[in-house]
Formats: sequence, structure tokens, C-alpha cells
Amino acid sequence: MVATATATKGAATREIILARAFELASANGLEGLTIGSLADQVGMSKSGVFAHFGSREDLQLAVLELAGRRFVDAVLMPALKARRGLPRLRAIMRNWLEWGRTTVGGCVLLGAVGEYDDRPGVLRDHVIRQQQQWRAEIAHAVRLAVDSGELEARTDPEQMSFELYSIALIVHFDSGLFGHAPAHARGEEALRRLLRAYGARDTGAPVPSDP
Amino acid sequence: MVATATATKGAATREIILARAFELASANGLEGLTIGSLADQVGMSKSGVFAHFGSREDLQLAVLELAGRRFVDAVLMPALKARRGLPRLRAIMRNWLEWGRTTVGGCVLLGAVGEYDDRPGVLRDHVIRQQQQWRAEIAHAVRLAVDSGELEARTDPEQMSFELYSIALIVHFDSGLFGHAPAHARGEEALRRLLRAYGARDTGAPVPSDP
Amino acid sequence: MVATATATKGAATREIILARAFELASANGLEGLTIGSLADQVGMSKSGVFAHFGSREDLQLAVLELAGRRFVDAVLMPALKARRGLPRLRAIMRNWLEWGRTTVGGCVLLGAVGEYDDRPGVLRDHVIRQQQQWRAEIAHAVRLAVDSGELEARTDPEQMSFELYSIALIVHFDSGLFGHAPAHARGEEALRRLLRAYGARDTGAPVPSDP
Amino acid sequence: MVATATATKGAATREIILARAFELASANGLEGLTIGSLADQVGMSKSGVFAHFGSREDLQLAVLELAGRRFVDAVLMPALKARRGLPRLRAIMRNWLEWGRTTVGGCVLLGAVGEYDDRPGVLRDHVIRQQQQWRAEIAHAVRLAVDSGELEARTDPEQMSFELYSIALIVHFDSGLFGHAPAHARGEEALRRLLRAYGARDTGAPVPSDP
DNA sequence: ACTCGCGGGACCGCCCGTTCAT
DNA sequence: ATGAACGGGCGGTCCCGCGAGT
Repeated sequence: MVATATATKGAATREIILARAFELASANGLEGLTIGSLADQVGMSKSGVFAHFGSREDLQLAVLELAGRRFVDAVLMPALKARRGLPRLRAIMRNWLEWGRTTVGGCVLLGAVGEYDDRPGVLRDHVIRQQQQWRAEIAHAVRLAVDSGELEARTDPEQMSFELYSIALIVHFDSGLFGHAPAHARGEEALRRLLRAYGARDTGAPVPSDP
Repeated sequence: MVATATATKGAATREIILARAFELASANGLEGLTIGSLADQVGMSKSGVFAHFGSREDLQLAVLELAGRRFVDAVLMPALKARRGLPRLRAIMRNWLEWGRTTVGGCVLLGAVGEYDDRPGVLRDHVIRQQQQWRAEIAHAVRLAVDSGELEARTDPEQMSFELYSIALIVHFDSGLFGHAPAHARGEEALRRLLRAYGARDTGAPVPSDP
Repeated sequence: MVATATATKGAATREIILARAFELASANGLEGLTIGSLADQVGMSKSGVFAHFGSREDLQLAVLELAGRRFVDAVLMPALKARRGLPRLRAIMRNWLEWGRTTVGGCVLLGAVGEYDDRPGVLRDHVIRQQQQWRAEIAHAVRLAVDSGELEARTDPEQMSFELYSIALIVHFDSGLFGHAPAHARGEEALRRLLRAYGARDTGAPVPSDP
Repeated sequence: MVATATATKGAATREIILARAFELASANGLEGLTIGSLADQVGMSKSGVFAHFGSREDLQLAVLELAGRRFVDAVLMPALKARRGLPRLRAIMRNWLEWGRTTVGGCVLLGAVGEYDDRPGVLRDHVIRQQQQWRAEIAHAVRLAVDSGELEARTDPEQMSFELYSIALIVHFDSGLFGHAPAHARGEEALRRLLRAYGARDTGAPVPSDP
């Protein structure tokens, strides 16, 4: 028998539960994700939901992983269609901010950073790993732009990744506090300045009528 | 009789409780602050602690305010000793990052941003007000540096405040995830680059033996 | 398989809890019914008991309804075996007073009247509805006796129902204060006089050797 | 120094507290009378209120006594101005029902009957004593009416007192459940019938234009 | 294999009556 | 007469197992 992703029916409902859990976690954070409320949402019994994950922590872990996959699909993969270098880097950031805007409650991954940055446990470990992965990805994109000569040669990709990340982070939280529009505007402006600081000529500004 | 800071005994123990609550909130977040655990920590009964605040929300509010005062004392006030303009701006950021390093769990205010950015209520309102105040303070410091000619004349103070803020934010969370040292190093590097991008000549680098 | 009254096990224990709750409410009133004490009595955990009702108010409501059913079974139904008219009316009252005597703490329904006559809420609404139903039932029995010519033709059934009710009420409370025996004796005497005042010839007196 | 009713200032404030407590007990019942809420109402500290009574039970007892005095003043004393016999008896009942109508929450004494009829303790004992006293008072008034020939000679004063009492009781509770007006109308009608049943010629009906 | 019903135990925020030193 | 503190209890929620149905 060929190995399939969802061999049984159980795995299918597990996906359904997970999808709903993802929505709840987007809205209320991973810590706000409760087995009871999730059971209500999917119309199952608490124990039915519970059985699929074994513990709340494992449920949260699964949601975190799903969020990671969705993140890749929505942010990273589409950016691969853009040309290597600056265009791809800008595509990544654009998709990222866009993703936070379209999802209610914003990016789960960034939210998780705020929830587990100081709470030891399996979840924190997972968040750390994800962050490292993801930042390495950005750093890689930066490196490509350096290689193509679109960014300064002396650029430290990890450092720049860190700074790009900080923009996504503050846009995420500011969106919650002050609304999407102003947060995104400020974030895009910060991004433009950051790119320029690292030597980018074309910053992707709509129309730089600057003489 | 010499005037004392705490007129009555009740106010004194309230301060003690509050101080302990501040520590707990630093470590576990404001949402992780529980009346029962707080009572245990201060060696009192739950009702004894409770009576001082009237509700958990009011306790959290009080902790938030205390954090605000401590922040001002540790970050803002000392920076006033520095000369207006760039030195003061750098002092503010230095104190800020330093504050996050000395306090276990990091800056409560920044942690609160992550907790209440999408949770409506009195606490969120308070966080918003604090953020606005505090960012306006930074913007003001920026304006002074612009006036003194140390930063570019076309600088938008609010935008720069936003970007400075983003550095503090990511340093806070990264400290929790990856440890203080690397986060601070990256943060300081980001700060230097940001200042330079806004036209600062002297970036406060430890050894400006730049040829 | 023979059809059983309680299909599942949960419903069975729910009945057990309810029965015990009924006893507690009889003794201490519906307001004196707490989840903790009930849990102790049935030897379960609080949450176990709680889960069966969802809220204390719903528990009280359920007890109230159970009391209503028991009341119908013990008072109303048996009286249907008596002939329409005066005999049935007397049977109702006799059963009623008897019911109060056999139940420890007396009739829950009458007790609820004393508890919720001035406390707004769902329970009060329920009590009101029950009272209306029940008094209408008595009024109906009165009407039958009027139709059969055993009571005066100009009798106002609602008024008489009110007065019959007042007898049950005072017997209930007097039983608690002064003991069953004297309260019942006075109540029966009042009932006899009341029936006579409304034109009944045979008052059901134990020894009608009245010359 | 001559002994006065309120020798000290403490006794005066005690009266103030008591008066407020009486109002609260009228509205919420003696069991709903809480030291904290009472303290709020009189603008004192809880312990300040508490010190005047020694325990909640004693406070309730004091309220019960005050209610008794007020009852005498409002119901019994004014009735003494009416002529002995039927007029006085009718005056008593009229004042009684009136008292329940003017006081928010109705007669505390009758409410206490419903609260302590099955709850052993000092309060119950006190209620019992009060009831006995008060019913004896009515029985006495009945006896006078019998002596004056306005009621049947074979009347049992205690029995009639019991029945008069039942009218007051149901009017009290029905007022809470269904409103004052209908309850009072039914009560007065019941009273008229009861008096007539005991041989009264003039039942005090407004204008018996009955030919 | 999967889902459910049922129950437990810990904990939560909150309120109450009460004591004690001032 | 007060302010501080306590102990116990309240209703309610959470995560989690056990045993049985299908």
C-alpha cells in the first residue's frame, strides 16, 4: 500500500480540528486556545478532540506546525516566483505583511513569540527552532541579493535578517494596538529606509519622484 | 516626626505586594499573574492580597502603572542628564536595553504589548495609552536632535520613533528566546545603522577608530 | 432488552443527584442548595456534579421542576380517583397537607414562594408560572364543585383558590415553626370553615354527629 | 445623671445603622442582609458596623426586634384608637396590609417566617416567640369582639387568629409575586368572607348596595 | 480505530464574617 | 471606629483519564 498523507478517517477529522484550532489561535493566541472551546467550534465532544492530540500542549504544537506550513505556503513559496535578489526579498516582506493583514488576529508565529519568549517548555523550544529556520531563510534571501550586487557587499545577512524581522514584529503588534493601516504604512516606510541603508537603489517605492 | 513615603502600614504592604507582583509579571506576563500565586509569594492569604486591589484587573492595572513609573525612573530620567539631541537619544536607548537586561523576564511594558494587542479591555486601553505616551517621548527626543542639526532635517520624528521602538521590541523578545547577549549585540548594531541612516555622524560606536 | 426509564448511565446519576438535591432543598431551601454540599452528599466531586447542570441556577430550576412533578404525582393525580366536585377538592387539600407532612422540610414549592417572591430572576419567573398553573388547577376543581351544585353558584373560583392556597401556605410555614400536628389541625379546621362558608354541606369532618 | 434611652453617641449611631439595616432586610430579607453592604450604605467600615453587634446573627436579631417595634407602632397602636371589638379588629388588619404595601419588600416579620421556618437557631426561636406574641394579640382582639357580641360566641380566638394570619401571609407573598393591587384585593375579599363566616354583620365593605 | 460520556482534581476570582491592634 | 488580615466557602473552568460503545 502506498503511504498517503491521510490514510484513515481519523487523520481527516484531525485536519478539520486543526484548521479550526488554527483560526482560534490566530484570534486568541495559542494560550487562549482551549480544548473546550475548540470542541464546541468543531461540534465534537471535548474528549473526542482531546484524543487526537493527547494533551493540550501537543495540540498547540500541532497548531504551531500548521502555522509554519501555512506561513511557508503564503509567504515563502509565492516569493520564489520573483527573481532572485532584491525582488524576491521584497516579495517575501510584502507577502508577510499581507498575510498578517488578511488573517484575523495576525500571524500566529509572531504571536507565539510574544507568548513563549519567557515561558520554558516544549512550545518555547519549538518557537525557537521555527524562528531560527525562518530567519535563516531570510538571511539566505539577503545573501542572494548581496551576491547579485543589489545590496552592499559588506552586508551581514544575519544582522539584516534580524532587522527585517523586527519590522514584521512591530507591524504585527502595532496592528493589534493601533490598527492595520497606520502600522503597515509605517512598516513599509521603515522597510524602504532599511533597504536603502543596505545599499539598495530601487527600494520599491511606488513612484520615487525624487529628483 | 519625619514625613515618610508610606503614611500607613497598609500602603507599605501594598507596595510590597506590588513589587512582588511586578516581578511575577516580569517573569510570567501580566496574564500569568494570579492572586493565589502572588499571595503565596508574599506569604499572605489570598483575601488579604485581594483586599488591596479589589479585583485582579485592578491589580494588573496597578502593576502596569508601577512598570510605567519604573520605566521612567530607569530609562527616561537618567537620560535627561545627557545633552539634548543625539546624546540624549542614545542614552535613552542604552538605558532601555539595559533595563530589559537587568530585569528578569524583561520589560513588562513590552510584554504587555504582546499580551493585549488583541485582547480588548481596560488593560489594552491602558497599554495603548502608555505606548502612545512613550513613543511621543521618543519622538520628542528625536525632534531635539533634528533641531540641533545632528539628524537630517527631513526626518519624520514619529516614523523614527516607530523604528527605534521596533528595535527595543525585538531585543525584548529575542532576549527571551535566544538570550540577552546576542539580542543586545544585534540590537545595538541595528541602532547604529538606524541612526546613521537618519544622518547621524557619531553613532556612539564603542571604538570609532574608523579610518 | 427491556426499556428502562434511564437510557444512559449519566441520566441515572443525574437523577440520583437531583433526588438528593431535592432533599437538600426541602430542608434548607433552594437558596441553601450549594453545589459543594450537594457534591459531598452524593459523594462526587464538585465539577462532576456541576457538569450535569451547567450552572447552579439550572440545578435549582431542575429541582423546582422535579418538585413540580412530585407534587403532581403525590397531590393531584391521586385526587383524580375521587369523584368530581367536593370530594375531589377535599382530596386535593388532604393530599397536599399530607405531602407537606411526609417531606422533611415541607413542600419545596411553597418554600420557593418565600424565597423568590421578591428576588427577580429566572427562578422567580418559574415559581410564578408554577403558582399560576397550580392555582388554576385548584380553581378548576372548585368550578366542578360549583357545577355539581355542591358549592354556592355565586362562588368566584379564583378567589376561593386563593383562599385555599392561603391555608396550604400557612400550614407549611407553621409546620416549620410550631410543628406539624397543631398546624395541620388548625389548617383542617380552617378548611372546614372555608368550605362551609362557600356553601358546602358535608365538610368532611371526622365525626359529623352534628345535631 | 438620669438614665436615658441613648446615653452615648455609640447608641445613636447604632440606631442609624439599625434603621438602614431594617430597610435592607425589608428589601432583601434578613438572610440577604450583609455586613459589607450595610457598611457601604451607612458609610462606615465593616468592622465599625460589626463592633456594634458582635456578630451577624445579633445584627439580624436586632433588626428583628426593631421590626417588631415598628410593627407595633404602625399596626397595633393606631388600632387602639378604634372602638373595641370588630372595628379594632378590622383596623388591625387594615393597618397590617397597609404596612406591607408602603414598605418596600413588605413586612420583615412575615418574610422572616419564610426564611426561618425550617432553619434552627436563635433567629428561628426569636421568630417563633414574636409570632406567638403577635397572634396572641390578635386573638385578644378577637376575644373582645366576641365579648361585645359582634362575633359568634362559640368562636375559637386562637383559630380565628390563625386564619386572619394566613390572610396577611398570603397577601405578603402574593404581593411580591403578582403585585400589590391584585393581592390586596383578594386579601380584603377573603377577610370580609372570613369575618362574615364568624358571624360579623357589618363586614366593612365600602358600600354594600346589596338589596 | 475512533469517538463519546462521565468524572476527578486543581485552580481561579471573588465574597463573607470575623479578629486584632491601633 | 478603623484598616489590615485571615480562613473558609462560593460558583465556575480547565485539562485530563477511564471505560464503554460503534
